[in-house]
Amino acid sequence: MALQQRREVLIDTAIELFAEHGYHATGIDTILAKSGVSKKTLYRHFRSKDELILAALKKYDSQFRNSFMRQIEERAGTPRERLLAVYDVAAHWFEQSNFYGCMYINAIGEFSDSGTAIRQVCKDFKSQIRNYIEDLCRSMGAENPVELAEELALLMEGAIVTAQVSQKRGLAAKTAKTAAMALIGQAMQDKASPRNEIRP
Amino acid sequence: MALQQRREVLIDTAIELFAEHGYHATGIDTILAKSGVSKKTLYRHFRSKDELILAALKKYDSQFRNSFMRQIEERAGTPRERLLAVYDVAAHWFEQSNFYGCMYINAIGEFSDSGTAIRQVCKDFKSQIRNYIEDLCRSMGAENPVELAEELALLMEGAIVTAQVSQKRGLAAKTAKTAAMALIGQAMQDKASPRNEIRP
DNA sequence: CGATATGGAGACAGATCTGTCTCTTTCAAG
DNA sequence: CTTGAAAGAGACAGATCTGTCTCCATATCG
Repeated sequence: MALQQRREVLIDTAIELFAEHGYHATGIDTILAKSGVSKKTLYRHFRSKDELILAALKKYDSQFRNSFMRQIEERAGTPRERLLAVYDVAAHWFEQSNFYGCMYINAIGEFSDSGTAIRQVCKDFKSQIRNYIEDLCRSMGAENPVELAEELALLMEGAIVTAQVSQKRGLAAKTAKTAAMALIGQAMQDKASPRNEIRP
Repeated sequence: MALQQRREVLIDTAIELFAEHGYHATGIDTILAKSGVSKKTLYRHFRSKDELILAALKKYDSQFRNSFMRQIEERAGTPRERLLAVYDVAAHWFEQSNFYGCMYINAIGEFSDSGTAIRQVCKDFKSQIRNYIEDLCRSMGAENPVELAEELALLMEGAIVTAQVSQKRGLAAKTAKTAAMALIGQAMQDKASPRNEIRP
């Protein structure tokens, strides 16, 4: 196995274990046993456990966003449809057997020192998701895309947390979607007729 | 100091430390040092650390709910006003210097084994909050109080998480309130005139 | 085949954590 | 004042965790 491959195996295993059991509760040895990589190799790639956590969060960041956005774009074409598809994709996510809530929300709960690199990655992740939603709101032509995006993102976060704590995971996503439809409908009320376009 | 007093001091200190640093990251010794209680006394009252965690979550449950509901009822009278006051009280909560997100959301992130007593307490807490909102929705005369409550609770959870991860804590509560106003407005549209009452 | 580097297995050190136990102090009741 | 229970202080055991280091197998390249 090549050098870079082991690194990826380590990170992937770390992602799984951190997601399921948390960051402090997951020991280095557990990650090593599951990944089949030796301790020596781990410390060749990462200076410390915190750096492994950071690497795991960073890899999962792009991994998750790519997958999430691709699924949305496969399901729906127009911005408005895509904004609603967000919650369908979320529903699918919640049903996964290895769904343990959002890695970043969980990380924030364990690392309270603000200014830490770990917290920064979490902030960036949430920011990127919100930006994606904001772009969709803008493309849709919402009156106030920033505020609408903030509201829709709030619903998303709420759905994740609620799906995680309760067993009725489908309901959380469905409720979020219903609420989102109402909010989108209201934000687009003024633009009901597509004729009101801005003239040059 | 009386026997029961020490128990409360222990639990209160545990609540503070668990909230700030998390459950696995907070050691028994840290709690003892901060509370000034000896290890012997701790283990006289609690069989294990997990039982202390449980006791902390249970005490905080009633403590938080009492304070939260009292603040809402001080601020507003009618059910509709109270539903909106929820987010004002939340905004105030988020501004506290010792705000580290929701203890229960954070606990769920660290204890993934479903069926655990700890998870059950978290579920119960969220359920009680949702029920309170649902009662307000029903008193207000919402068309579908269960669904509206679910939506408003989702906004609340989203606001908590967003306030925790981002620095703009005030914004999260404000956004949730704006969205809540829209959703409540929509749920009450049919009942705009109070004459449409059901006849016997 | 032989030399070299890579990495697995795991011993080890040092820190930390939970939970028990002993010794001593304090404090309150009679 | 005496006596006994409660509780502080902390040593201790045993487990576990991070991070380092040694030893050995293996694989790759000339």
